Amino acid sequence: MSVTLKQLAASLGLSPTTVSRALNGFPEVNDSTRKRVQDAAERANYRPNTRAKSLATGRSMAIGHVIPVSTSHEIVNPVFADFIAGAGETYSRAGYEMLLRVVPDADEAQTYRDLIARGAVDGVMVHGPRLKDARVDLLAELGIPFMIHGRTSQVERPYSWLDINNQRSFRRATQFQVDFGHRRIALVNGLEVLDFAARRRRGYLDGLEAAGITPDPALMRQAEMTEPYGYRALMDMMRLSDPPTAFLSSSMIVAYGLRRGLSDLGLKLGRDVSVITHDDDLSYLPNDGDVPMFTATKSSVREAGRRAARMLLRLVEDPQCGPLTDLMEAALMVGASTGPAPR
Amino acid sequence: MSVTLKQLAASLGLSPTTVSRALNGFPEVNDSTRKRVQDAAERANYRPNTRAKSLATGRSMAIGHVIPVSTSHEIVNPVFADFIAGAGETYSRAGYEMLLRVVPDADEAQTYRDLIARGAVDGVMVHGPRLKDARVDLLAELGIPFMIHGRTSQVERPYSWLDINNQRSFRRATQFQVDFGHRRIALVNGLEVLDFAARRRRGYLDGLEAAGITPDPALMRQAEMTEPYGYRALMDMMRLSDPPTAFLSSSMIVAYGLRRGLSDLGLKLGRDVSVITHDDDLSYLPNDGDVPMFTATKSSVREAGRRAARMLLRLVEDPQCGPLTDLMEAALMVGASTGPAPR
DNA sequence: CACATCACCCAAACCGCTTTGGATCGTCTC
DNA sequence: GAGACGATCCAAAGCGGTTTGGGTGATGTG
Repeated sequence: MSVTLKQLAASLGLSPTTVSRALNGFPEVNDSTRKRVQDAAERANYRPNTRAKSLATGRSMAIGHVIPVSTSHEIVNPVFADFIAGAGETYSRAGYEMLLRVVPDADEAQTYRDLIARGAVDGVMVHGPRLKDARVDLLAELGIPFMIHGRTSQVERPYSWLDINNQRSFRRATQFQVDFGHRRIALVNGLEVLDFAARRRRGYLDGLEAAGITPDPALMRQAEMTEPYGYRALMDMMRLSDPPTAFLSSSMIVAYGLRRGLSDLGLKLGRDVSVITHDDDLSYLPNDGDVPMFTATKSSVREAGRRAARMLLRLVEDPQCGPLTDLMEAALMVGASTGPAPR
Repeated sequence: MSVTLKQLAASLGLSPTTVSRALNGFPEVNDSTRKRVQDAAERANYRPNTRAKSLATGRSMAIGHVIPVSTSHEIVNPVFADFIAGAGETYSRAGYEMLLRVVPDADEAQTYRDLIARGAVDGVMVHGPRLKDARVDLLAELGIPFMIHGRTSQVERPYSWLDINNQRSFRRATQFQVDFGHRRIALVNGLEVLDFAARRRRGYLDGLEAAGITPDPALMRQAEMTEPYGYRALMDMMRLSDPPTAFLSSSMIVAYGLRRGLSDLGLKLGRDVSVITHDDDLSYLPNDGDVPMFTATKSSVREAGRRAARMLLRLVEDPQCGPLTDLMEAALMVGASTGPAPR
């Protein structure tokens, strides 16, 4: 089917050695020969066989992403798609392949072992880290370069990561609400076993504390971030004897739910209730325009994917270049969903 | 780092040949020897090197997915994620690797060529087919097994595909609205260069025709399926002198936009305006419960991914098994968003 | 007891590429 | 004009598996 180096070499009356060197830019080959080889390769649409090449070089030129799916609740985090799109762009440009494995979460550790023992990848990206994530120790012991998208607070061993400053941005969002005179501020969070959600909670609590507000458990929720969850949270909390006047939401989709609840109650977003949401800048959930619908802590997860991939590739090419870290700040973008507390 | 077959063989005082056959279940090896080999392999966490194995066997045991991203509008279709999750499960279980390439859409054809010339994949999955999709001819000529998620109406050459019956389900949805007495029915569609959207439009027109209703261009829209698009479409159309009383929407996210518009206008979903949306059953956009929020043509894109992957693997294992096709019907699930036309 | 038959194991070739360690030949240096 | 040298090219040995084509010794057959 495809042309091989040997065939190409034979058709040129050259040895495979020379053809290989000609194509890989080695100096010890005559310029005119190189030209001849390149032209022939072009014409024959020759590409070195990936498997043969990586077997010979010992580098697989592939990065592994393991996506765990829990058998119970089959939720696939929507940010995966954009992060992966960003990372994928970077890999393609750098000549790396992206290898995806979708496995039941119970098999995750075994999957990393397998991937590495088979020599299928040169590095791996870790998604959705928990508060105390066992994957860091596992991968460190397996001795493969890896990057974490996010962090894992309760692990002391150093590791490479890229994260957004969740704590800071949620503290700022809280303060923003406080500055508007709000005292009853609710947090509608993601699952707090996940590190990002735990940090957001900390930021929220920091903000309250700085304002001298005692946190109220009735105003804090955590769950998987769906629209109905946002709706339910809002409806439940507004029914409290002392309902919140402001909300922090962990995702656009949850914020949609909040908005629906408000509208069902005949309340106006930004006037009766002030909402700030985190916005991952997913392309199909745009929150922009002259005045964005939602005031948001905004950070492109796609861009995060691009950056994390670049860092991982650096790590792969020079494992010594030490733990690499990047803390991205989320912008606080003012939209139409926030306003002063009613008095 | 990892153990090799040779090392394993040496440690057992056997030849690589025997170890290979023992592990691959060939008959000409003594049962006790096989046991011994299996135990040793287990203990050493031996896995055959993917690249070496596929070089020797000539099969890469990988499936390629190419995700084109247009440089202009960076939208990543949210159904990709769930489809890929479904397909990925199937691949993992079958011992196949999933290889993802995210490339600028201009490079797409070249990417397929590259993937195949390098022998990187045994088959490819094609996403987001257009009305007349050049990829079918390309892949057929390259001689690699492939499956299309969707169809491409204006291509006559036979090919393998899995699709949902978009035309039928949108005709049914239209009739459902008609049966409720609606005559002004709007279509808020995805981009109609994409085959699925074109078919939905046809189904919609079929439904209108069957009811003797003349289609009104003012009630048909197409665009990328975002929430603001749904909102805009609703607001614009309700401002018409003869506004629609019913809507068909191509995605849950668009339907969210419709709902928001209605609520801004003080209209009630299901009473003042009747909405049916397509629902891909994405895990983070649940539309279920005792009475789902939206009446919907429902079909799990995750399940579609699983099935399409199974079909593709069959095709890879036996390329002669002819074009495989699967037309899934979408269920019409009644929810709270539909009701009789106001009189 | 000679010979065919198994059961079991191994040496070596091969998959397609890279890379090491020469070989060859023209040119330079003194 | 001989030895050194640089410019080019090549044969062959891997990389880590699979697979072909034997070998060897024990068993069965007449």
